[in-house]
Amino acid sequence: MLSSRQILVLKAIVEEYVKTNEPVGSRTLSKREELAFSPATLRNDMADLEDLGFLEKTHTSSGRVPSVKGYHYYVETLMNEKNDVDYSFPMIDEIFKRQDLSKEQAIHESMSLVSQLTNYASLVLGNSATSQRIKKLQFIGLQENFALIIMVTDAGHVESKKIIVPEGLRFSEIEKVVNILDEILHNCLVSEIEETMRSKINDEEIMDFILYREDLVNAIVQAFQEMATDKYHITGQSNILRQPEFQDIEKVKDLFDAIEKKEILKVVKYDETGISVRIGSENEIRALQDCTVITVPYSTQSGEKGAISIFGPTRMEYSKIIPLLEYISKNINKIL
Amino acid sequence: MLSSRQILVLKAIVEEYVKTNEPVGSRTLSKREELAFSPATLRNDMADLEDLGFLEKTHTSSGRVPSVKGYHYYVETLMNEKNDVDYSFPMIDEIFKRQDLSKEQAIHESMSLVSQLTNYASLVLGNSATSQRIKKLQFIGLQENFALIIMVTDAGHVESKKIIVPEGLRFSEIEKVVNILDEILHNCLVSEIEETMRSKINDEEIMDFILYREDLVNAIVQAFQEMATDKYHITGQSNILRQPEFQDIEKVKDLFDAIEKKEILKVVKYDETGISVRIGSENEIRALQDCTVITVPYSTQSGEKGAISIFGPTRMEYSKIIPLLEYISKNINKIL
DNA sequence: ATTAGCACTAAATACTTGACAGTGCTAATA
DNA sequence: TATTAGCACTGTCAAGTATTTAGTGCTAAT
Repeated sequence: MLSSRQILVLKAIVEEYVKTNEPVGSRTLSKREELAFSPATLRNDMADLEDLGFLEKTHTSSGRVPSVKGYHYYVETLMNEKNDVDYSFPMIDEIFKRQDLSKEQAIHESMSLVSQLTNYASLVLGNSATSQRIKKLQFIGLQENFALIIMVTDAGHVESKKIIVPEGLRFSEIEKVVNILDEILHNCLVSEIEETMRSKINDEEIMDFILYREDLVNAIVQAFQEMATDKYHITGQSNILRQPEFQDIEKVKDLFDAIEKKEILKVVKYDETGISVRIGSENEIRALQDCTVITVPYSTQSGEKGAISIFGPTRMEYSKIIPLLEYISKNINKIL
Repeated sequence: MLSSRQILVLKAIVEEYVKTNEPVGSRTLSKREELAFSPATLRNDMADLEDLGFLEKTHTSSGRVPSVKGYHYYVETLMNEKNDVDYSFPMIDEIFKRQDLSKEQAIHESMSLVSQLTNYASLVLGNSATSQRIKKLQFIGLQENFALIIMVTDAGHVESKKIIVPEGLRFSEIEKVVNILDEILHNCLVSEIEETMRSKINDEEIMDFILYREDLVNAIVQAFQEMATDKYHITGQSNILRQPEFQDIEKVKDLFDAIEKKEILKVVKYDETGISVRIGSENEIRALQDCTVITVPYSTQSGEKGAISIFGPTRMEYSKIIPLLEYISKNINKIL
């Protein structure tokens, strides 16, 4: 459907535009080796590509800029992953080799590196405990009326909940409840806590007590829920201000607002099939209408699942960032 | 030293400038009730105030703007705390009354509210465990070679450290070390852990073991250190972009960089004597040269100490924000 | 002590102009 | 038939020039 020269033109325009952030004109193109035709010829191809929806103009007499469709075509079929990112792989290896970093820290560090190298913002989503199992539930009395419940999963995730012990209730009583819960919930999937509690509690006496102390049990359940919510971390927020497309305070404000209000999490939903590239208007939230979000899922040997994402302008160095993310994801899958 | 009219002039200029963000001219001033003099008269006072360092000009023929000295004089002796913030006190009360919020969450929520009301960024510093005492140290074995050490303080702060158990070492051995440490460190101030360890470990056998397993002990000590580092939280970062003085991307980038790199913590050092107002060049870091940072310390009944801060342009609504912060701090001191 | 009046100033705004980098189209060419 | 040269046309940008505006300081009058 596209002539081989048209393909070359599209590829060249994406690459040129990504590099310079200037609409690409026919004269510029004809200077490239692989496009040694006259500007007039290339203009014809460009007009065709525009008709087909791969290119856009910023105004009547400007050069061309890739459209969303154009970028997608580039990412999916034209792009040859540049080997000029190879040099950064050892830096990533280095991070994953460090013994003083926890897994989370290592992922975080490597994404921070990517953010520095590319000036895009990065997000690490993960550490969700839903697929982990309860290992231990423990009660610790502190002062007078003040105690702590600690929960530990098999993957080493720790969550704690401070509670104020209601008047007229002794520590030992609460401890008893916690111990019972500990027994009932041992090895239970975090995501299945509520069901398990409902089905396993047959003993009437306990049931009575738990119902009686509903507030207490609720506090514990709340802590479980916190455990199950996705933890995430953003790096390089300020790097993105280096991008020429983020010189407009309004845009920046919208983006940072979305980050602060956690709206940003809506667009990093991922399935496990692999990399997802969402360009411009494909992103649900308004603040990201001019952004591309690339998300790559990962899973660790211990069974934790998560994703790493990059946020940048649609004019993104796809051929650089995609291999980088995939390399990191692969590295995560390997550790521990 | 200042005539009573000069004082009125200074006060009016600060208030007018804070409101409009425009240099204030003599004509504008003379429209105010309390300054029913001719512009020429006021010009003389303004010139005097400039000579004394309370005012500045942006260019030869512009109106006047308060200097750092001028703002300070205003904050310390001129300002009458407006009662137009009273209306927001009940909103704060409301937050502190909510049962579903932990203390940290309540502080956070209330500062978030302040940030929304004022469009400045806010920071909550606190929860530092240095002044807390070790309540419990516990070892939990997870899988094969993978274990967890949990530390709890008397104030209910929990810190955990995952460790990989070195080849050839049994869980029980590590557990023994942790139990010994638990005994030694019980009730020990977090800030004094290292000394205590040094002085209390006389038993040669234990000492040998600890030296032998230096890496393990180091891991634990590292976790203690993490415990002692100040925890902080920033809200309303993006609100600050509404301020006209933050329309310059370079400035924004510098500020957000400082936040991301945690440099910002340098300027919220506080003593316990009370409110601190640092204006413009008084702030150590470059990114805050045009900002005012107001910090108010707090302490809770359970003995935790921290501070709440507000970041905004030097042109800040001092008379609004200061009572707000003091009110919140007072509220924190009351709870639990 | 206060004020009116006036010459002066820097900044902001609007307008004009010319250069520039591109386009699409038509006619000539290999 | 595919390519190219040539040309009229278009939107953007930067520089230069007036014009307006909101303020000042100073002097002389009240």
